[in-house]
Amino acid sequence: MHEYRTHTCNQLRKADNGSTIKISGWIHNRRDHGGVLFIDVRDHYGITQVVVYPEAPFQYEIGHLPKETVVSFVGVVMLRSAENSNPKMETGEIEIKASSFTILGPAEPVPFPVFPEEIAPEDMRLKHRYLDLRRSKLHQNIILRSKVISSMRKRMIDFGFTEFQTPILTSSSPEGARDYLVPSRVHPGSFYALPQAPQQFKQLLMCSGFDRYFQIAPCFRDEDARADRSPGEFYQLDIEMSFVTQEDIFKTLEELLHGIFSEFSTMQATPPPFPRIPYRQSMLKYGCDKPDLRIPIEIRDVSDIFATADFKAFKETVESKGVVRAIPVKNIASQPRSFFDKLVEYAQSIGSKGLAYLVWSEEKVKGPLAKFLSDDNMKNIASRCDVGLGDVVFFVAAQEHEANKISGDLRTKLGNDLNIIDKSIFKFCWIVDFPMFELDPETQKPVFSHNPFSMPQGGLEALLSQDPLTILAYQYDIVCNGIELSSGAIRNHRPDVMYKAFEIAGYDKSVVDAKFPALIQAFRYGAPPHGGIAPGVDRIVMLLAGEQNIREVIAFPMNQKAQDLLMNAPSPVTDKQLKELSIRVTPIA
RNA sequence: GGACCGGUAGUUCAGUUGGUUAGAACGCUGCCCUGUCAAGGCAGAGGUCACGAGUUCGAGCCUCGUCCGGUCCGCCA
Repeated sequence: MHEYRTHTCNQLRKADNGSTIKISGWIHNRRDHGGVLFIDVRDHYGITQVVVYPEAPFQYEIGHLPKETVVSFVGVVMLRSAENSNPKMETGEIEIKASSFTILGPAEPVPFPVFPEEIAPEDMRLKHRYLDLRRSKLHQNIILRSKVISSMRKRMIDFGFTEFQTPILTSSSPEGARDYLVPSRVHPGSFYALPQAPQQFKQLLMCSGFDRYFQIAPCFRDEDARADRSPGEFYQLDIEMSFVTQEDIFKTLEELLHGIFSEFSTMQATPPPFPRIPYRQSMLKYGCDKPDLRIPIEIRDVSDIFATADFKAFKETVESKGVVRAIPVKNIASQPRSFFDKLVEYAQSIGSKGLAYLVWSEEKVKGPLAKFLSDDNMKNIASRCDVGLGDVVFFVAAQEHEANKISGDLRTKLGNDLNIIDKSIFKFCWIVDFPMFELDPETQKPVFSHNPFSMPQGGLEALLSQDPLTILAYQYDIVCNGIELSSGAIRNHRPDVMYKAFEIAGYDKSVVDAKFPALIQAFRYGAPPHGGIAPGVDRIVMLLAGEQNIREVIAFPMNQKAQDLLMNAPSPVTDKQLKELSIRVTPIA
């Protein structure tokens, strides 16, 4: 017989009745009936019930081992009677009558229970992550992650992509997030940087003619964490394709994402093609560039109506180049007064001066705004917002940027509070037509609004002839249920267009040459038109696992302060190490 | 860097207007129990109420400060 096991804990079935077997695993749970003693033994695969009768000389010992001790049992597979079967367990129709046991890995009492699964403090979970990872939910999340990545890889290869590895020790890029720096021993005073993304490498690979690149790529950014943003490091399914238009990339990603989400979830995912929403339209209708399309509310602009209406506060806002936005909500006219009061309070807490609203009730249109508006105004609003009896429209007046944010936050809050979000679907969309440039609020000069490497729509001609602020980029985001999975772009692969774009953003040729020497040189020797995208693996798994926090799908995540509580990183190093690196640590006053 | 919420037993939490000895469940220890599967029953151990100062006759509760944690804003080309 094998030293440790003949079967896993999720292998034995009715057909094995009578076999003498050996299983090993953790003591998951124990039920001591005085006479008969039940032990649930757990391994990676599942749970099997072991029964120990009073005749067994080791009954007392096994009944008093701490839970989570690793043991191995030899015994005979017995059928359970119908009333003693457990339909909730895959092995629930059998049990093992133990004839001997061995302690393989003694255990001390655990600091928090592996079973039943309770929510332990997160710092303790992270400190004892090996225990936390035994919990079924987390264990399954990590398995799901592995399967999702494996499926991504298979699908990409089936699509004709080639997988690459790009350097982890690379150079600091002056744009974007803060870099993690690694000192060089051989070159005192010089530093490597960990890649924020393999952006330039994948573009260089296109210049090398590889045509279709992908990588399950680790990315490093020294920025603060969020619930959906792990600090320090994360993984992207990094993709780049040559001789493609934006639509070609969309088509590939739609097939990939719809395939993955359909494979790993029973929830319905948007079938291709995903809706394409221009950036400006998204900012208006949803107040943000990562809309949760499950919320059945669309914001409308009503600035023109209030420009002529007799409500001073809104009229003045419009006259000072602000906007008035309407948030129509169906069937909430009967909500109690407190509902509206709380919403007004919330609006003020996120920076709105107030929150006016109109209620289409039985007799007439009511609400704080009603007395200032003519019947015509009301009619126009109702038709613009597509509301009628029983509906309510909220109004936000502010400068455009602020109005977008406030109305978008209100839309999300209304969606959550009114419980009108369909939690059983994945709603995908593309946000397209991001502006190439925007005005720097301080200098009032154009700066790159998102990605300086994106190709401007209209190419060089647009850069030469259009107002920079009207130029759109072949730049896009893929969004699912209000979570941004990735940005992407058709890249600017023409040196002349690149220099011109940077010139508009206030950088001369030498700056481009100095900042991006490899790329700009590569583009000089024949670069194919190319573009790509890089959906976040962690976020995709988070959505598929139904988790609210990205740490629940990462085996060894850092905490919000970018500390690894398990390995105790970051931590000071020895003077010898510092000396080798020509580094002296000095507090900065 | 900023805002908000939180910190009470190993764990999850309750703790009334500031008032006697700070409670429950799970876990742990002991005992009872031969069919449970979140087993059940009885008993027991287990507390610097995050820390410090203040108000008060009296503070888990009120005030201020500090620390720790989470969420959000900034940040994330």
